[in-house]
Parts: sequence; structure tokens; C-alpha cells
Amino acid sequence: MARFKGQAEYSVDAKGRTAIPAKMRAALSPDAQGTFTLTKGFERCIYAYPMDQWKLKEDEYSSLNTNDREARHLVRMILMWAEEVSLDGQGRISLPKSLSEYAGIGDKALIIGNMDRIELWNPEAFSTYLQENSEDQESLVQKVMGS
Amino acid sequence: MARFKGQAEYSVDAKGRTAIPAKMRAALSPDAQGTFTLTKGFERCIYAYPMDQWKLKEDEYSSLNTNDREARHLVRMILMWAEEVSLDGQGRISLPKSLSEYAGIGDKALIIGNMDRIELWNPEAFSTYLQENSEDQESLVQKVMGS
DNA sequence: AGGTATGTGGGGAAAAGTGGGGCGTTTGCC
DNA sequence: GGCAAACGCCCCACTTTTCCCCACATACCT
Repeated sequence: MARFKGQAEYSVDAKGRTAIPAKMRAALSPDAQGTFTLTKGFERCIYAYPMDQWKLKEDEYSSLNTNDREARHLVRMILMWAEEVSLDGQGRISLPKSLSEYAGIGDKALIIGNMDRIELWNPEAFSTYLQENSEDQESLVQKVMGS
Repeated sequence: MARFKGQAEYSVDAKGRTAIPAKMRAALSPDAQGTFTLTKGFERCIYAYPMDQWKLKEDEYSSLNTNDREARHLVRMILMWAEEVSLDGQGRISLPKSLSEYAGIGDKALIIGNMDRIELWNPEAFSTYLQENSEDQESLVQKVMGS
């Protein structure tokens, strides 16, 4: 299973393309075939799941009961924003307009490795997010992960 | 099994034809033979099942007890609106009047990939639907998919 | 300091989306 | 039964977008 980490601020060109850091590309499983599925993430960023990881997500969703109204709505909300993109010859992906708009990404993107997914942020939005969530990390660790 | 995702707003021409996004066509199983079965969907949209998926649906319905009045009625209601359509040379399908009327689709259609089916919406009707179901996604995830 | 790998930008070919025309079949009317 | 209008179907043509490839610049490693 691919495990991503680290961060980098890359530019997004006029065609909406942005490079994926070489280190993250190296961490990609061959099963992913250089393909990601992008979706809306929490906190106004874009989640990028390698294909192999996304398959697992889809399996989860398909096991939900489509006759239940709320489940139906949830799956619809998740999938309608999902888009599959592949790395081009230069290790870039192109961001769909709908998603880069959602995340407020213009000509710069902050790329963060986060376990089984990669996150793409508007750099300013991320620093705002940091300020708003500047709780002391030590006490956060204690709260989330126990003693 | 085909897994559809993503969204696109396409035009419906004067002849009632609308294109299916190339990415969804690509996701189509060869077994479907470029053929869909359209039915009334929940929430005033049209469901389009690829032929192979529809076969499974039919199996489900035929396994219901035809001696039960309600089951009989349900199957009748579903099947009377079902219509089979095929992609033309340009990757389009033509929408039966009865269904496009039901969904309120005029000269624009919002096309949404939703797992084993494709949904066709009136764009305005969909944004209304969104407003009426604007529950916080975070809590919805928690409710539907557990902690 | 040179070579290799990485990130950035742009141009051209191919495909996707959109609209319209023509032919054959069906349907309704005279 | 014959005619005409309507409808569906298939093909063709145009426009726009997307994708792929090539070229340059910068950073890194040796």
C-alpha cells in the first residue's frame, strides 16, 4: 500500500496542470497505473487517491443500500465530484475546473502527502486553516490518540 | 462491472438527443453493447443502466413474489417506464419524451455518474435538490457509514 | 563543474461535443 | 389503397476542448 508524506508548493499552469512531486510518484504502487481519482476533500482541499486505493473506497460505497435515501444522496455527492486523471509524460495531472474552483486553487498548489492519499490545497487557504487550528500539537496527540 | 463517476452539463438538441460523456462511455462494459435502459429515477431524474447491469435488475424484479399485490404493482410501475436506447455513431442517446418530461429536461441535461448507473437531471432541478439536501456531508458520512 | 533528473511552458494533432441534412419507414388522413 | 406528413435513424461537417509530445530552465547529485 502506498504511503505518501511530505509537502511541496508547485505551480499550476494555464492549462490547469500541476506536477506530482517525484518522491510521491515513486511511492505510487504499480497497481495504480499512474492514475488517480480526485474528489472533494474535507476542509476545502482536493483528495487524490491512487487507483488501487480508490477501488477500495468504491467497494465501500457500492456496499451501501441504494434504496436508502440518505445513502443514495451521500454516494451521489461523493461520486459526482470524482474524476479520474492520469499522469502525463512529465509526471503531471490536470485538475478539473470544478474541483480547483472548490479548493480555490489558482496558479499555485500546495501538495501534501497524507497516508493513502495526496491532498492539494490553495496555499493561502492552508495557512489560514493552520491558524484556525493552531491547537497545541502535544495536547492534540493526547486527545486523539490517548495517553 | 462498470463504475460511473463525475458530472457534466451537456446540451439536448432539438431532436431530443444528448451525448454521454466520453469517460463514461469508456467505463462501459463491452457486454452492454452500447445500450442503456432508461427508467424513472428517484428524485425526478432519469436512471440509465447499461444493458448488463439492467439484466441484474430484471433478475431482482423477477425474483419478487408476483402473488403479492404491492410487489406486482412496483414491478409494473418500474417496467412501464423502462425504455431501451442505444448510442448512435456520435456517442449520443435520444431521450424518450415521457421520461424527459418526467425529469423536466429541456435543452440542457446534467449527467452524473453514480456507480452502476448514469443519472440525467434538469440542471435547475438538481440545484434545487442540492439546496433541499444540503446536510453537512461530514455528519452524513458519519451517519451512513458509521464512525 | 558537468550530467541527470525534475519542474515548467507551449504548440500541434486527435478526439469530443454540437448541429444539421437526407433517406427510409411508419402513421394517419383522404 | 394511395398520398402526405411526421418521425426516427444514419451520416456528414464544424467547433471546441483535450491530450500528447517536444523543448527549455532550474535544481540536484556526483
